[in-house]
Amino acid sequence: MVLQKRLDYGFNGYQVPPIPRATRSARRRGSFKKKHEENQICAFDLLAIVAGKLLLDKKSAPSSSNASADKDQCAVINSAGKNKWRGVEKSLKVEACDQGSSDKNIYVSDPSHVHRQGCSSKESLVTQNDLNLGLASALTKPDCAEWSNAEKLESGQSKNEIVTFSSKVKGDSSEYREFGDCKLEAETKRVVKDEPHKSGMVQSSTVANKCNLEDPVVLDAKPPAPVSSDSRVNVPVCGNHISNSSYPTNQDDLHAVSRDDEENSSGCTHPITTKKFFRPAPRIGDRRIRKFLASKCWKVAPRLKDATVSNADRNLKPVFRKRQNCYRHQRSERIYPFKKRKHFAYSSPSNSDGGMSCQFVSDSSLKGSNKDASVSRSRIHGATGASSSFAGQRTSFIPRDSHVKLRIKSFSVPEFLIEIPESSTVGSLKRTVMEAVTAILGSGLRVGVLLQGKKVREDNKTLRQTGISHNNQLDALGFCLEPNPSQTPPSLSPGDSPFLLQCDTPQPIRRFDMKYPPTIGVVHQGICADPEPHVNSLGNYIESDHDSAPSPATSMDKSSNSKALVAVPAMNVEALAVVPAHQKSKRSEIAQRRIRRPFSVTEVEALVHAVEKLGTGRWRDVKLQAFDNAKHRTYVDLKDKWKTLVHTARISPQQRRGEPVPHELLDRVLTAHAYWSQQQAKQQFKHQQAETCLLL
DNA sequence: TTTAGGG
DNA sequence: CCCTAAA
Repeated sequence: MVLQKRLDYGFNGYQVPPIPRATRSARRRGSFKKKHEENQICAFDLLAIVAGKLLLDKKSAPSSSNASADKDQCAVINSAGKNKWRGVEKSLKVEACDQGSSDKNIYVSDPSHVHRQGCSSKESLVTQNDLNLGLASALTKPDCAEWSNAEKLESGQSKNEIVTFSSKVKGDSSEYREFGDCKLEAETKRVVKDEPHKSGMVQSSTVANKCNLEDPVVLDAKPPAPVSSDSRVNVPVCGNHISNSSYPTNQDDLHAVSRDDEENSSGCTHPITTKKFFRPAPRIGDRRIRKFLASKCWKVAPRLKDATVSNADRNLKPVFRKRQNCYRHQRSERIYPFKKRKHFAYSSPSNSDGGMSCQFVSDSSLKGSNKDASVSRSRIHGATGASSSFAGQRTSFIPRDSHVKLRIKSFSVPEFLIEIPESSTVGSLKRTVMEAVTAILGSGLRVGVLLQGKKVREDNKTLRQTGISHNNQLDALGFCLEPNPSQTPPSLSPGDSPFLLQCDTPQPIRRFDMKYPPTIGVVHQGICADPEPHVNSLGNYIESDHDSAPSPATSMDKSSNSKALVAVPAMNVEALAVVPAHQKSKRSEIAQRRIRRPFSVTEVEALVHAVEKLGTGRWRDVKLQAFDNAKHRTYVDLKDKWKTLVHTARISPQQRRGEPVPHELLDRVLTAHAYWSQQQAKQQFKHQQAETCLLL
């Protein structure tokens, strides 16, 4: 009842990191939502349950979400009472802090912490659409351990879940990291509704800290230990906005507490030094950043965008699935449409002024480690006017409006420093770095232009005047990113060289510093803006942009010279190899789903033709023959497409979607499919016969 | 790496 | 399109 009501009110502001798989599933089949509604409760619900009976009152809920919310607006969703957890009474609160425009996070905290959250009001606030409710763990690690150990024996029903939980904790499934602080496994809504107030209900679902993997969130209402009393915990992994890199994180504090817990808990201790621990840990932060980047609105109120756009994501069920490798490295053929680099990819300044800012306000990025490759050189490639290749080696004649085509393969972010306590988790480190990088990219950077190693300071000179349009400068042109003091992000200290990002919290309670003195670890490395070495992404991107479906006439009949179909043939990728900017280790965990590219009729025709000729079991050949130029079509894609084609051909035209495929083609699909299926059967039959013959 | 098939 | 077992 209560839960239902809460759901009605929405909580569409909470930031449940979408599970990638679920995201895809949701996109793919509309049934997901239904399923979600029927069977799943959202992560926040779970937290709410953990926190006890939430008092949600429609009257006190804001009528609508308004961006003009009070800056200090803060909502505390109070739990009505104590929550029994493993026999220990724990007062929990789910707290939503709406700071108006910046950070909106929800914390599950001990009641004694509520007042230290900087909240001025305690009105219930539940339907802020853009309220970010970061998931904080409701249970302490010991809780998990205890529960896991004890319940395993007691409750046969939850045994499976516990086992699941345990395996997940011990395993290295990326989902755990994805969720950062909080592992949630939702139970069905029905169960929740049945016994909404029963404290034990939580135990049928799974809420767990990710043990040691990320920031442990401590929620401990036990007799406050000397250290835990001030361990106000707010690790809003998901809620904070990257644009605000000064987000307070109390990692050191957190960890100090959790270390205490660790020593007592046996169940889910994870040696921090475990290798697994350092595995790439994709996080919601990254995802958000990616989304952020994709939006191309780095500074344009991303929060609102998130709030509106990603609603669907928020509705995803926070259930972990078996999905171990979702961030495994991708095939090279994949393209990454939402990559940062894309934003840099096509800098094609005309010969007008100010194509690029060349104000070198600070050299500091260069005086540091030279090898940080803060200068990523690019080459002028392409030449003058209509000529698309390097033909313009001559400099004598330059058409009037000749354009300089630039391909900047990568940028390196200037050196910056990060100060972070030793006790911080790797996850927090990543987050910090990510925030720093994002902040830098967002506002603190300028682009510098180097010509033959010299900085081009004259912004007003045309490229031609500078000599950039001449092709004898192929190797000479370089770009670099450098700090832009005029727009230094708040969290960056421009005084230091060149960036110093401190991880201290504005309102730190540093009581643990004595116990766990935060050794300052200075991360000092050239960090690439784009952690993923998509050496080929640009090429693919270009090609894909111009990639037209191979027409059957050419791709099939003239397949010998099918390269001619490539629309942008002159891109000499090799010549463009510029900066070996990416350290190998930087192989990123960021994986992006490929963009959807519906097959055109032309492509379908090519596919059908090829399959007619080659059969259904030789997708590689099909690919080579008919789609060799379409880098974005893998043989798996073709196989899949054939699968769907067969399906499409079998269903009624009314049920088909997308660009209609001519009946004629579909008939051919069916025919070919039948034929090759038969062939396959024959083959198998022959094989079997041969075998039996051999046996006899 | 490819194929085959489930999701 | 994704994921992956199996070849």
